[in-house]
Amino acid sequence: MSLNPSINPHVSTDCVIFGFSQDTLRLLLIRRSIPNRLTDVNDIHYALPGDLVRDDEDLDKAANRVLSELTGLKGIYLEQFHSFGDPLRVTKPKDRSWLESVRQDPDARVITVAYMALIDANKAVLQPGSFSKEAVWLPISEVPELAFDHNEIFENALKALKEKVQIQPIGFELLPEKFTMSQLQSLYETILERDLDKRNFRRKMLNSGVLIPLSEKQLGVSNKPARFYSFNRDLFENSENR
Amino acid sequence: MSLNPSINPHVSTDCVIFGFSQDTLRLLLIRRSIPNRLTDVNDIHYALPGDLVRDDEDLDKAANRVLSELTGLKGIYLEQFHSFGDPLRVTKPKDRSWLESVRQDPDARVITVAYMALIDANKAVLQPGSFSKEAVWLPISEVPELAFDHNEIFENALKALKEKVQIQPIGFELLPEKFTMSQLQSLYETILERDLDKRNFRRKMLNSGVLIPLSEKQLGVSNKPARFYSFNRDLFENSENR
DNA sequence: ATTAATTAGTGTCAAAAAAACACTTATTAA
DNA sequence: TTAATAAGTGTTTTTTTGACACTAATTAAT
Repeated sequence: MSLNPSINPHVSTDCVIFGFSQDTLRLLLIRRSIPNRLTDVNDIHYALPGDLVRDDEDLDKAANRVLSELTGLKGIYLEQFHSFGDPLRVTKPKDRSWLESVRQDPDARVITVAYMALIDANKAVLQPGSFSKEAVWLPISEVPELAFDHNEIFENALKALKEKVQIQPIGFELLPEKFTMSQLQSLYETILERDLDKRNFRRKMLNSGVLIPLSEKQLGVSNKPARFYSFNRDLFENSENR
Repeated sequence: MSLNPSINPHVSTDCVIFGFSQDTLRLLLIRRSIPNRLTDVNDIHYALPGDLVRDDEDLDKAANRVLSELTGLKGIYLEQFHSFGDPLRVTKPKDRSWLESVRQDPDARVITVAYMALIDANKAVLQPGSFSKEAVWLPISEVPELAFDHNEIFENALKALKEKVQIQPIGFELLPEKFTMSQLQSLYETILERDLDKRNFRRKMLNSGVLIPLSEKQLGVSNKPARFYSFNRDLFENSENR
């Protein structure tokens, strides 16, 4: 069946990788340009980063591999959120050329285990990637038609993120080590798609104890410089399993 | 690889089926007795109900099939909660004889998509099942060592149930059509593993609007008869996607 | 040097939600 | 008639949430 015995042609993992930059929530996508025999013009395909799971790999490990190969980052927030297994999910004619260029067994039915990753978009150094393949950050409002069922997967991830952010302090994963309260609020407003009251937001965050106020402040801004905060990771990791 | 082309030997689904009877949260397990060549006594194995996914089946459909084949019930609460793919999850020696009796390709690495189901334990008519195989309800406090990584899957499901029940009104799925407030409270107390205040519980449930008070009351109890309620399913299904 | 522009930072009151708490009522069994 | 049992009911306190407007610190422009 598979030419490479160390790969399971039936199970893949796809990563919905969120980033936040220029006050915009963004999605990391793979762009491929694929020759189209009919039009003689390259087709542009977008897809979620993903790969087949190797035989010796845990699912989490496969997702981490996809992630670190693409971003050069390790140990970042990554969480499985749903598996997708519609028998027809990889059979759209549009995806045919992509599959042929990417899979040894393009006819295999493959179910995918989807992960959501949150990273500091500025920290990720996108790997040059192989021929005619590159990674791009797109604002979530401008996500184009994606390969396979990846639009559905993305929508699900966004929904999961919205719910999650209201329960657990995971917003920090999208920000740099040091951030201002306004950056944090702006991030939450973007994710939740609604305005939040500044004073109430600050109070809630401060009371939750997950913020460590730093003495450092913004420099070179033409207004009152904001205080930086960092995230109390220890506290969170302990209280997680309460 | 597979002798049966309509089965995907790499993907299975397992169902963590919860029921509630005699004031106890229970788990529906498959019990098999398997001849042991060494001891000449049958070994008893317990496992979560599950099966390989068929090639023409959606994951949800596969889980529903497992569920309805076992309980005779359709349209019951079923939700995917996690997939498990440790490469070694099906390689424990103890599971060998089970696998051999159950799988055409016992050596295949298989990842499993786990579902949580909530059913009225009294409504399920457990199917007689095939030779040396039967389904049993066990209190969750008495769940024995299970096949493969099924203990881990069960623990995860229990945790997910606990979280879910605090957010969405799903407790009803475990009760008969008509139930008393005390039954409902007792169910919640069992799941959450803590006592709840009777008055506060009633108020919250009533205010949430998901309960329809019936005029019918308990008969033949030697104390003040309790009112029956039913669950306002319509309301819930609409507010679900808000 | 003064002023304008900009964003940071701060406290109080009202409303809603959650938590604590004990007695009366309806039924059957003795 | 009494005892036993589980059902049913309100009020007060505490905590959490939501609404709301001004002062402070900095740079840029004049």
